[in-house]
Amino acid sequence: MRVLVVEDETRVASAVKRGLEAEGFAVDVAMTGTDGLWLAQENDYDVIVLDIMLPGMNGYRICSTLREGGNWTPILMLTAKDGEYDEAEALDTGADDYLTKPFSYVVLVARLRALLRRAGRSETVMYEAGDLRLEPALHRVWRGDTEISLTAREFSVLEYLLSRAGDVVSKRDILEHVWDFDFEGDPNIVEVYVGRLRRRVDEPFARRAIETVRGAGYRLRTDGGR
Amino acid sequence: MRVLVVEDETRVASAVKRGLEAEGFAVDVAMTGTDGLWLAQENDYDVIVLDIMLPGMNGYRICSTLREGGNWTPILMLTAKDGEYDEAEALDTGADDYLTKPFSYVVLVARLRALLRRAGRSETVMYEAGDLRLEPALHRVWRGDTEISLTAREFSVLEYLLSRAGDVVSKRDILEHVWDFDFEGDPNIVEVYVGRLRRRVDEPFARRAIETVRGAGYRLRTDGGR
DNA sequence: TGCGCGCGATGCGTGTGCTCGTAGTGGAAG
DNA sequence: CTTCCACTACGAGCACACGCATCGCGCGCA
Repeated sequence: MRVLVVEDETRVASAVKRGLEAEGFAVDVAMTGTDGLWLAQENDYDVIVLDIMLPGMNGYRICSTLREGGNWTPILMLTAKDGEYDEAEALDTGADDYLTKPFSYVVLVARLRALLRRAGRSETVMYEAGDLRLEPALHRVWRGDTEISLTAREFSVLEYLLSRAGDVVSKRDILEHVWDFDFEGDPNIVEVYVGRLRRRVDEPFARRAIETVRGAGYRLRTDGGR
Repeated sequence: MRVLVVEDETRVASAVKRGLEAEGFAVDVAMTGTDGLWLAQENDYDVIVLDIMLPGMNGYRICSTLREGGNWTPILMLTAKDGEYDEAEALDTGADDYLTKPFSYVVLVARLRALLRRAGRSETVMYEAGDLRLEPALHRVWRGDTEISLTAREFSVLEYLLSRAGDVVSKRDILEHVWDFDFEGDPNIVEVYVGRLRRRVDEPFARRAIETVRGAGYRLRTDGGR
């Protein structure tokens, strides 16, 4: 699955690239509008993530240029909500979906999946670790046969941990992927949410799927904590 | 089922394309009148959606050209209600039905289904989830054996939820599919209508088919809420 | 045929419960 | 003993649900 990311903010671009690659996407990044257009025309991507504010050539022009050339690759446009540019205009120029900044990585992935699904290019995804099961599209989680209800944020954290099951995931990673890219609050919030998750998915079932790796982060056991 | 959409407003075109593809139609889009006529003549579509105001060649001329050439593919014409062009003229030139802009996606689909049904090219579609049943063509809804009467808007929302039964559907999705493409009111209206639907299809039967997924959207249970 | 009245559909404003994030303290590991 | 993590309590903000005003349409009557 090939993805082109056209984004000049290095921080966002690299976080997205790392994350998508970890999920098995092949990611190209363009830091300028002209580069982005060039890459999009020269290669056959499955989906394009396109920032609007770009040096060289803005996202609208890239988008409409591609469409005029008969290129109908699904495009997800990133819009700032400062009013200067808006979503309607994004769709007008031929984008398939939009996302307002700031956004978090997991939301981006969810939207990409939806786009790919609509384009008929992807199969339904499901995460599994032992008897712990999570379906992103359905927004549902099970331990064995019993369903667990989680809040949106709890769900996102668990989804990310599951997407990297077996790995040690640093708190910084979690923060960068689950929270908005411009979140600047207390990193302690990650610990709070891991705690809440344990209380919901581990304790009632006498398991310990989420392990603490002191000084490094957390690891979700691939056997679900048996 | 093949559909040709001739429409120059990218926003409308891509929204229609996405939606129809999600329902299993094969959709071609033409952005100019000349392209549209060309595609319509070269391919055998099951139905054609045709905007009137088009760059290159307007919808009337495309329509009458096709009819003169012996092409009787059902045509649904899109008219703006500014009075410059009108519906009578659309039908005169050989269109089978018309729709005034702005329109919402579900209305478009309903009309297309009606056209296909009249042309004898489509099987009756029916949505089912547990004992909840909806027939788009008849515009009727049942819970078990008792019929439920809904307003147009309520029906549209339920139809869309049923078309994606089991999935979490975001409020934004519902808004974009059920309301006019240019609706810019309070998104809160979605919550209002979900509430009304519950009062009509859930509460009287002590069911809960429509679940709230806080922070994500709504989900229609595939078992109808048993 | 034209005007007026009533009802139903639609969408907006407002209240409330829940979620989220912060701060602070207690505890365990190294 | 120090550092890092777990847990709790609480306040602010938001997502959601509910009642109400408005708009438009259809029916009835003149």
